[in-house]
Amino acid sequence: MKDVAAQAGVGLKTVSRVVNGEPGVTPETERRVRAAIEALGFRRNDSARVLRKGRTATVGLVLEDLADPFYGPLNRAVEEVARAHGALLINGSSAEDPDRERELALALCARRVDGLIVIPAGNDHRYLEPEMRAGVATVFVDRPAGRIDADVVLSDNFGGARGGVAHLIAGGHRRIGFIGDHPRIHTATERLRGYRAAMAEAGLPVAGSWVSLGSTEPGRVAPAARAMVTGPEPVTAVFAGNNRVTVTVVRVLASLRRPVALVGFDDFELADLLRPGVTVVAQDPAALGRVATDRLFQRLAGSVLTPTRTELPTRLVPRGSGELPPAD
Amino acid sequence: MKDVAAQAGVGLKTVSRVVNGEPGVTPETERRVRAAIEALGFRRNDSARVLRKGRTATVGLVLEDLADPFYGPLNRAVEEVARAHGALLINGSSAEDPDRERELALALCARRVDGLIVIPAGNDHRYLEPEMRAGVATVFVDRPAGRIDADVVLSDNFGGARGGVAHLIAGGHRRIGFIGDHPRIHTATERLRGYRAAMAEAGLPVAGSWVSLGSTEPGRVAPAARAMVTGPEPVTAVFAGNNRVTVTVVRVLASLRRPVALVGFDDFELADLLRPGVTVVAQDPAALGRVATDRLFQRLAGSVLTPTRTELPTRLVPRGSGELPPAD
DNA sequence: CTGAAAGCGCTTACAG
DNA sequence: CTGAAAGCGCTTACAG
Repeated sequence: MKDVAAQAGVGLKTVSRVVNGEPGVTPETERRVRAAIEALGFRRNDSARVLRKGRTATVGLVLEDLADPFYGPLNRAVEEVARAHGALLINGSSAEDPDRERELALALCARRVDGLIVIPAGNDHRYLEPEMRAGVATVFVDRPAGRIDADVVLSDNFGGARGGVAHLIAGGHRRIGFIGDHPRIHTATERLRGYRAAMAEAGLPVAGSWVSLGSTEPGRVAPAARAMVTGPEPVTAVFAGNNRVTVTVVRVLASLRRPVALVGFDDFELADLLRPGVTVVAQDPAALGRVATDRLFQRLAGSVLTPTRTELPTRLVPRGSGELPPAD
Repeated sequence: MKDVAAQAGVGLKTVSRVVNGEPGVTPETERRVRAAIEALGFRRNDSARVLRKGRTATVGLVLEDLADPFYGPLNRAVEEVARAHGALLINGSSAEDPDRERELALALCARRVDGLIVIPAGNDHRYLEPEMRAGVATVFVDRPAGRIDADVVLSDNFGGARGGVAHLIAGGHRRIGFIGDHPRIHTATERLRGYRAAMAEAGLPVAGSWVSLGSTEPGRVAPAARAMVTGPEPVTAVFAGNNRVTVTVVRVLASLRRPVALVGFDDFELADLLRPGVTVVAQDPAALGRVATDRLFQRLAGSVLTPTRTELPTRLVPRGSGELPPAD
């Protein structure tokens, strides 16, 4: 910028004015400055600008896995809202590791993102308190923050699961299994609670062998599903706690002679093309991202004061697998 | 930092030493500095650091759509390589719009990313020449750069398509259709070229009605597919130019009475669960991202000088749909 | 309409 | 082992 000023024979401030489109520059002066910019290939350094201005026009997003299709629409929605506010997006994967989540979130804060959106991997977010006090707007999505009071945007995990299981019960099922994620994950326990509520409301018992929580790796889910449908008290229907579980369960059920009903939490591409189509409790991941980022910018604008909790509805999408009658 | 120095009764440089773990500080001095950091809630401002050091430890990634499952693994692979080099990732979607690609890429350069990975939407990247001259390491992925000489990492689109079509021909098909993306997209024309090469090598004619290029919207692809399988010279097999086309074609073929064979470019989740399983020419999107980012850091390390073109192999995955015999 | 000075929060190069 | 000064490339607040 100094070079441009010298070449154009003007002061630094005048170059700054031209670059930022501020008023108060003669057309002739502006022309000279622009010519110098062109000749020298000048490109404004936003890092310096940021240092002086305070705000970075950047939003940080910590999610579980950039490669997970479930988070794609959420990621894109955050980007779009940020873009509408002139902000760029820095994101990264926690890989479901609380330490990595922390490391990444703090690295983003050190870059002075204006706001931070976190899909928590850990259960203790007190490490973010100093950052939040220092003015980093922070919103948690998909799972609530641990041990701090903060904005959070969730799906109705409890209600969605309860509705999905009630749908199976209404179809005549009395022995229904639940296969879900690790119990340390909030969504997993909420959905399990929904399952238990629906069973209890129908006066149905839940055998211990009908509930299986743990890793969503096919290597764990497949045997669990097989045991449930072939054990001494075989279930006639399975409720799958999330999309990865659902996919594995579909594979297991496809290999059975006897039809077993299935409802899965989370929608996924091609669910309607399978035979039977897979009935799901659908969330709206794009809406999660959109609502969370809107909240973030409201906070940055100073219009939100106390932390709020927003719960987005889910939607039951019947496609066939959840409407299969009990095999017995 | 000034406040910390004052509180600890030391100089600025000593605080800097402690914060950066540099040697040459008495344990006692370090203790005092750390106590002051704790008390004041000091957090180093990386923007200032960046301004002084020159490098930002940031990689920019411009892709088509953060929500597209095809780019998820690529995105994650770029992140992992960047992370291994201590760099963060800023990314964004071009939405297949050349102007938006340009705007985003230049915004990333203004933030002084050390390197830029671009999945091109446009065909003219001369706008990046000043940036590249100024030292921004740039690598193009999936499609080559337009009108500039730059590193590029591609899949073997031509060879993959040729192999997929040859597979159909080997299965006895003689009338094969091709449904692909817009002809302005490099991958689309390369794959079409592969299709034509395979047909020519087998001495097979290609009727004009067997080739359809354009938007990958279901609203365009579905009628095109229907016309191809029901026209006066109906095809007995379809080669789908990418994953989005494949999915729509699967839907169309599922509604037919007569079986039509299908091979699709790009693998996708659950392709093996459909009936029949969908035979695909698989790329390795994670490898594209990994190789490109490795190249980027080689360039930053100064060990790459001339632009290189890397082509990654594809893999034919037979699952049933590509092995259906001709219906007639 | 224009510009000189100070400062954003760090690091570099140097001196003690 | 420690620190004062200069500077990274901008913008702010002010004066002319």
